[in-house]
Amino acid sequence: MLNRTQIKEVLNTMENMYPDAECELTHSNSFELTIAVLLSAQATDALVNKVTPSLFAKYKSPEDYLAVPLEELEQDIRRIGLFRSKAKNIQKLCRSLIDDFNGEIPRERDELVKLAGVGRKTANVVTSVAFGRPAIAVDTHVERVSKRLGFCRWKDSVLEVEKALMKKIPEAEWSDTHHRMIFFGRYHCKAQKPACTECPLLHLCREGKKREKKAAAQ
DNA sequence: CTCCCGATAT
DNA sequence: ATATCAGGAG
Repeated sequence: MLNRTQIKEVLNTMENMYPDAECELTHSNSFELTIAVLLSAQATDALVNKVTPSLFAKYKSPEDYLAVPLEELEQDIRRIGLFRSKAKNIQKLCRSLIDDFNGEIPRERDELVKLAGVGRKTANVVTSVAFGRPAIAVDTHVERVSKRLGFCRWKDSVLEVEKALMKKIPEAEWSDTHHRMIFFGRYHCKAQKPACTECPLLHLCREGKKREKKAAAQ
């Protein structure tokens, strides 16, 4: 596990690598962001961003999503995958926005997770990106990077990973660090082919060292 | 735990 | 061919 000094170095290095890391899902308000994050489950941001321009042009309000048959919405998001459950969740989400939240995306995480298709991770993205409040959304990249570098234990659940990060990172840096970890995971510490040989954190990375030994043995 | 699921990279 | 992608619901 990383000690305090190593954690500071990791945060500094990631800041140097990705000083302007931010949400890459195209959106222009909290409603669009929530829909985009819901759609992004098990799909790449790049693919979601190909679909949302026409989607957001057609559907501008919760009422718009409820005005079409479910099958039509399914076809409009089909390319993203998991389209049947996502379409159903979007309509359920819009229904409860109108019925329970005055048509607005709620700001509290406890309220956000009541929305269909919105779990803790999506709620954290919305609170952080749309409402500018400190949060660490643990997605596949944040989980992988945290475990490879040693912010947490390998067997930790995503909730345990989030708690470990919140404990070890100053609250004022949660949102920036969270986005930098995503960029680091997405573009450098990739799932299939991580760039360990050119990684500035290799000397303190337990997974990187493991991979080095393995490569040397070949 | 399984299921949902198409697009893309390897 | 297989792994992975800003997960969540049942």
